[in-house]
Amino acid sequence: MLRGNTPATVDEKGRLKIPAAFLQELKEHGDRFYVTSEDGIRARIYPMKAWGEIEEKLAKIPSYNKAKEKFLTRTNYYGQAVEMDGQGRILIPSVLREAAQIKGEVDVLGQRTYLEVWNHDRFMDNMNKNQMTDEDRKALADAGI
Amino acid sequence: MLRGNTPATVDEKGRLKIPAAFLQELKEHGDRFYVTSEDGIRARIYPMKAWGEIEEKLAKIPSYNKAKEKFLTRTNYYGQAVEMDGQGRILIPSVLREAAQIKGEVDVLGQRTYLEVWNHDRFMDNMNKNQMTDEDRKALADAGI
DNA sequence: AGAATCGTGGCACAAAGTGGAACAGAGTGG
DNA sequence: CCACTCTGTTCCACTTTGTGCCACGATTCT
Repeated sequence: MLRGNTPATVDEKGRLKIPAAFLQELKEHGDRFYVTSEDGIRARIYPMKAWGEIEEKLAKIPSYNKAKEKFLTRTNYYGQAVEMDGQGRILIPSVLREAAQIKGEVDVLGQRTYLEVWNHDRFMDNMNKNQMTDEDRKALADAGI
Repeated sequence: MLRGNTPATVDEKGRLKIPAAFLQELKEHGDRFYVTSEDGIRARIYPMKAWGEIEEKLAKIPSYNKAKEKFLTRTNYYGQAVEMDGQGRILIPSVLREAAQIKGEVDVLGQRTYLEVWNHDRFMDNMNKNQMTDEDRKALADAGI
């Protein structure tokens, strides 16, 4: 289970070093990944196997389904299969690098089965724009958290 | 059951020695922890098992729920899985160390199933700003306290 | 007072992260 | 078809951060 955050930097060549905290668990599923995004705002790094499961689920949805079509259009546009290099780095495809501003300071977040990569400033903006309200706190408390 | 407060210090490397008062009970749940925060003001140290229970509760809430999303964004951002070392110390992740000012003098409070860590000065400020009101006293009295 | 426990700090080693340089390959234009 | 450029890749070296270990000092209990 991937969780938590590790700040990292992406160099000029667009390479991202997979933080050690995630590395071991990721490598259990091989060193091939599918790097993509459904919105171009942040990047997602799926172990090939995890992406395969998504594809299977998609296969069960009728192909004329609009949501499916849009999802596939986007993930296809931003996506690329990549391999980790000997030093545990991954090259973020340039289309996605550009769209999601994956350069310089980034945050790498564990999301159960895949990693999410954000431009650090963009992530902070996003978080600050969505402040927790008392209402939110109440909702969580009601759920026993 | 964890309760009470123990002042402690965090060394330059960001390591917090778990006060002996809490150590024994914590170790019953293993030596893996999830250190995070939902606001970046204070840190929380959950035994991995206790955090797992929170994740289970979250799993029952629909994923489009705003409160859940905000909670997860924050706990993920500040969070990191850590292990206790042989001397009973825990490394506070640098993101959180920075945000919650976990360095130098801190207070470690037992909160039933997890520990809460505050920068000492911040804790005092916070307490002074939140004086007990008659209303509070009444609410407690109504609960039979 | 002596022994034991706990907390604190320092030091040295190990691991992780970062950046640069050189090389390879694909694509582009003459 | 060849040369040039650009992008990605491999490799190496340096810096930073984290970890393990040990010792000292304080406190408490006997």
